Amino acid sequence: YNSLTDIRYQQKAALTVRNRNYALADQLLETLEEQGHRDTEPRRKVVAAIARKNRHFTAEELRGELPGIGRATVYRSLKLLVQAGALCRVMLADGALHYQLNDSAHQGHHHHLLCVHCGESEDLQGCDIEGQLHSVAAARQFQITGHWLEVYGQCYDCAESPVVPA
Amino acid sequence: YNSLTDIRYQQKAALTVRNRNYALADQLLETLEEQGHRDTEPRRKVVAAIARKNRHFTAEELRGELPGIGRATVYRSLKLLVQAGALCRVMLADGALHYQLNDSAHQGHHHHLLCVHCGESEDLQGCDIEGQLHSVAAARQFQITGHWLEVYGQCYDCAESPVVPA
DNA sequence: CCGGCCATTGATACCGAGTATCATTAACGG
DNA sequence: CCGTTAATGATACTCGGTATCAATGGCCGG
Repeated sequence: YNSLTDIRYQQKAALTVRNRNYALADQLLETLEEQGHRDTEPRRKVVAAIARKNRHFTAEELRGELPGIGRATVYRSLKLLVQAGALCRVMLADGALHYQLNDSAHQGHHHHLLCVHCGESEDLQGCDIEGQLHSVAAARQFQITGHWLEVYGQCYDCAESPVVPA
Repeated sequence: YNSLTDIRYQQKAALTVRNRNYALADQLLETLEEQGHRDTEPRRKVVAAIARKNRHFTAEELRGELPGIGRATVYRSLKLLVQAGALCRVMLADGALHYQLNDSAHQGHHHHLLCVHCGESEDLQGCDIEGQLHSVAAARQFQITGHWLEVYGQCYDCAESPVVPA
C-alpha cells in the first residue's frame, strides 16, 4: 500500500513539520515573554502541544494531551495566547468553540473559511465586509465598532472526494 | 422629573407592550403546537416569560424568572423555539450567548446589529454577504454553505447620549 | 551566587450552558 | 374516560471557563 518513496516522503514531511513546530513553539513562548510573562516549564509544554497541532482544537482536547498539567494552567495559557493574537477562537457550524493557530502573516483581523468535512481552515483576508456593513448601517444611524464572522462550507479537496461514510 | 404626561405615556406604552406580549405568547405557543408539541402549563409559563422580554436574554436569566419550573424544561423550551425559528441565538461581543425573540417579519436568515451599550438589537436583512463571500471563495475553490455573522456597535440613541457612569 | 519578590502553578470549588436518564405526571385523541 | 405517549423535573453528568489560595519556582537585583 505504501511504497518506499511514499514512506520516505512521509518521513521527510514529518521532519519538516517537527522542525516548523519547534520553531513555532519557541516563537510562541517568545511572544509571551515579550508581553512580560515568564518562561515556565508547564507553559512550555502547553505551547509545545499547541505548536504540534495542524488544525483547530478544543480546550479539553488539548488538556487531554497534557496529563500532569493543571486544568487552570492550560486554560490560562490559551487565554494568554489569544490575547497575544497567536491563537484565534473559531466557532464551528455546530456551535463548538475551537482554537486555531494564527498564521504569523495573518495576525490582524481576518476570518476563516471552515470546511465542515475535514476541519481545515483557510484564512480569509481580502474581504471588505466592514465597508459593506457600514453603508447598510449608516441608513439606520448605527455605528459599527466590530463584527464576528465565520464562513462554513467545503474545501476543494472535500468537494472533489467527499468522505465516504463507513 | 416625570411629568404627568410622561407617566400617562409610560402607562399606555406598558399596556401596549402587555397586550402585544399576550398575543405574542399565544402566537409562540401556537407555533409550537403546529410542530406537534403539546400545550402544557410549564411550557405556557416559559413562553409567557419569553414574550415579556424586550431584549435579548440568557438562559439562566430566564430560568431565574421561572422558579418552580425545572431547569431542563426551560432549556427544552428554548431549544424548541430556536428550532421553530421563533428565537435567535445571538453571540455578544464578549462571547456570551443570548436568546433574542425573532420579529415575525424576519423569520428567515438575517443578522443583528447589536448595541454594546443598551443591548438593543436591530435586524439586518438587506445585506448581500453571501454574494460577496462567494466571489472571494470561488478563487480558492471553496464552496460556501453557510455563515454566521454578528455586528457590534452603537445604536443611534446610545451614540447621541452615551451612558454616564455612576 | 543568593535571597526575596511575585508571577505562576495546581487543587478545589464554583459557575453557566447544556445534555442524558428515568420515574412520574398529564395532554389529548379515540 | 381511558390508554398512549409526550412532557416534566430531579439528578447527575459534560464541557468551557473562572475564583481562590497555599505552595512553588522564575528571575532580578545586590
